[in-house]
Amino acid sequence: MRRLADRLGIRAPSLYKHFPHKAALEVAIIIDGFEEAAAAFEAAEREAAGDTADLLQAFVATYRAFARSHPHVYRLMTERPLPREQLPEGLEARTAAPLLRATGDPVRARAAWAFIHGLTMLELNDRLPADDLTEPAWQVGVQQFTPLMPTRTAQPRTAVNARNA
Amino acid sequence: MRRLADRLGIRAPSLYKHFPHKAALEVAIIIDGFEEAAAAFEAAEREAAGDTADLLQAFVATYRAFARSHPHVYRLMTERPLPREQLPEGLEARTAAPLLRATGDPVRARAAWAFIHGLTMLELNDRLPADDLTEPAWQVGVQQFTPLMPTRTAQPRTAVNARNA
DNA sequence: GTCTATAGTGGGATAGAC
DNA sequence: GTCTATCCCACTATAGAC
Repeated sequence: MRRLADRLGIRAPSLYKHFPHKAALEVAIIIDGFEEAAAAFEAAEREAAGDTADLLQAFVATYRAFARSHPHVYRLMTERPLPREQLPEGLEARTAAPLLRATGDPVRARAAWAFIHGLTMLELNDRLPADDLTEPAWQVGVQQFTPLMPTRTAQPRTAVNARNA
Repeated sequence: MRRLADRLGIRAPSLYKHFPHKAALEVAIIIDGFEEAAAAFEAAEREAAGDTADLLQAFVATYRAFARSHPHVYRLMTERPLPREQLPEGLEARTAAPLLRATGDPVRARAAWAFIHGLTMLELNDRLPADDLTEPAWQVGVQQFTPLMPTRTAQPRTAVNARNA
């Protein structure tokens, strides 16, 4: 709170005129983070338009860029239980949707997210050995979770798929 | 330090007669953790003997069990840069070896580790939605990173492979 | 190797004046 | 909405007696 106040050019106690407590401020930051991430994922999706094979590749590049440019926000968003009841309706689903479309299936999407998040955190925490394996590992992961068939035809808009989306 | 001292039935300052500072104590815990994990991975490998297709399956089950039974140790081991210069020679490589054999390739091993670590952390942090997607996602990940060919024949002991192992 | 006492730091939060 | 002053808590670590 004190460091944030410094950055804003005010004193720490003044923050409590804007937010009742630290947790409320964190929720506001988390919501901002999700909105920025969702917009970035959607933009990446538009730019990779049609090129279904590279949808996941584009998503991963955008995800990594987001985490690296906002490491603390990324931690707030992923290292604790999500305060879902305090988030705008549909925001979590909106943020998740591009990966769902890039992988073509909710289960594959969760597995792909785990891979992306895992490598992202190992990088953010500077936990990986200083070798040349990590960039190739990113590529292998993208390849493993890229659907063999174009998403649109392989995953028709059945009622189940629509609900999971 | 106080909580640990409580558990040991002594006062916090007494810990400093055994360790010069907190970081040294943490290194000792990390070394213990790696040795226990390595032994568990090796045991799982022996029990899955011959059944190459299930090597990774067995590894993942053991990895998850380790993280769940020692969550704080697991965090110490993975959420910060490894103090490699203070670890016994070869301990990190020994712990990593079973996954290397189960995936058949160092790059695939790193990608698989990222997946396993990512899903493990999301579970430890209670960050995943309360749905039925996570167990299937574990299975999909195991399947994606299981080599199609038996490891021994697909990954002959070339000089390069031996060095990376 | 244990203890008590305490230093020193940093954190969240409140009271009350302006 | 800002400030100053302050409270209370948790933490690592040291000093020095026993």
